[in-house]
Amino acid sequence: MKKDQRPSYDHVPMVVIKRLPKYYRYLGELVEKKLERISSQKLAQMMDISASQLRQDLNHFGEFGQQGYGYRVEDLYQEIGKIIGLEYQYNMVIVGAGNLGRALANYSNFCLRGFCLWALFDIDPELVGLNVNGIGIKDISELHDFVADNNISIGIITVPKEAAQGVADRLVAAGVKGIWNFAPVDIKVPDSIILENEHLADSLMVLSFRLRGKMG
Amino acid sequence: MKKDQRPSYDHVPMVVIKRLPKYYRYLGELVEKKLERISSQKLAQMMDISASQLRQDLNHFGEFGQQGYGYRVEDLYQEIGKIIGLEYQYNMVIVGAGNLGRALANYSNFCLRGFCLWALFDIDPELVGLNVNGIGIKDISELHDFVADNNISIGIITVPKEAAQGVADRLVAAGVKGIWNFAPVDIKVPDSIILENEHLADSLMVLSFRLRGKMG
DNA sequence: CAAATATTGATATATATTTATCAATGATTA
DNA sequence: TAATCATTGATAAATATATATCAATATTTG
Repeated sequence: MKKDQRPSYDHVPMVVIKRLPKYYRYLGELVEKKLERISSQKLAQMMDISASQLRQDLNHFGEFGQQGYGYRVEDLYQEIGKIIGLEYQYNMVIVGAGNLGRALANYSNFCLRGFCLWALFDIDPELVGLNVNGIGIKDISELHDFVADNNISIGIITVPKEAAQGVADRLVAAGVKGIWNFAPVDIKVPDSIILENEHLADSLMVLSFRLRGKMG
Repeated sequence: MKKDQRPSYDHVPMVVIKRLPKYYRYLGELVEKKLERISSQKLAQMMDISASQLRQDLNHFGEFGQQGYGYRVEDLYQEIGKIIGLEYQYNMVIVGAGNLGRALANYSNFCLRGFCLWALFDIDPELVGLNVNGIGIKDISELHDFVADNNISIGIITVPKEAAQGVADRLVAAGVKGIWNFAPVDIKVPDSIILENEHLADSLMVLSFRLRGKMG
């Protein structure tokens, strides 16, 4: 008998994937409001997208609605959570215990959602040994063993851009499966490693572009 | 005689706009390396996109290249900077002096690039009066007058999601032109206000989705 | 300085994404 | 329970985006 296997959802376009968290967010609010069901029409209106897009997006992953009735809010919320992969626990480390690294470490909500931070790393001896939100800052030399020994699957990079590629290489060598990069540079990783960039300065530039016409 | 007017670049698709910072970043590196010229072919290869896309993107804004020669690196860098709007000074405030707000305040590089932070605001009396990176934390009650009196064009929201919409309303009422929102919620603003969202949790979920197949 | 080469910007083609439509069908109503 | 209504999921059409091609032309070479 074939082992129960998770669907792979290959061929689902990335634009669709990027909308999943938004669906999850809105459904979460509806769950809190104890709403039992909702139509694609109404949900789409709330989210300021088209009902067609909403239904088509969901249909990439299965048939979750009932004709003439709509979607059961709680069920759909759970299903999307599973699709996103939120039933897993992801163990994480942050490399770079500067302001941003420490800010992320303090954002303890992540851990509640299955994204669990176990350590920060830094090269600065002044920082090593300190504690952020109950999480220790270790010397970068300990990175490899810590990642390997503690089943760390995500490495978060919050170092200056000059150091980012080196850190990425070390994280990959140590065995992380994914990298969340906040350094303002495009790092290179093997195809098998999942890379998500958070280029804050880029967003600010997009804001700048869009503001141009409105400036004094 | 018609006043020299900045082009509006309406009808340029948002996907193209979002790539501009990346072009700017790579060209900046080439400028530092004192490279004089580059072809779309080579630059595209460096950036891991197609040469066709690069040329087509640039042609939305003008003709910057020379046939048989390529693009002058320094010129193109400057031009893209202007297109993005980096010759303006944007005055900014942060509302929410928690970890993330303070981390952003500490990231003083922004100010060098024309994005100048003038104050943080918070509701917590414990924080009001403190100083972050030389920038004072003020009481939220002072927000309106400060924004209005100091030609603040960008408001950065780093408060919990429950407070985000209220803060956005106050920023808009006080006269900001754009909002950079880090709260994990979709806030509503008038059409005339430019809104950029930085939904960090959403990115982490996309990472989660893409990691699914690779987990234990 | 003429010929060969490189490279753009424009256009055409292909692909991807979004939106509109509607038959099928379960829910609701009388 | 039969008739009506609401809403999905699928398909088709429209739109947007990316890629390939190539004539035009500036640069480089011999």
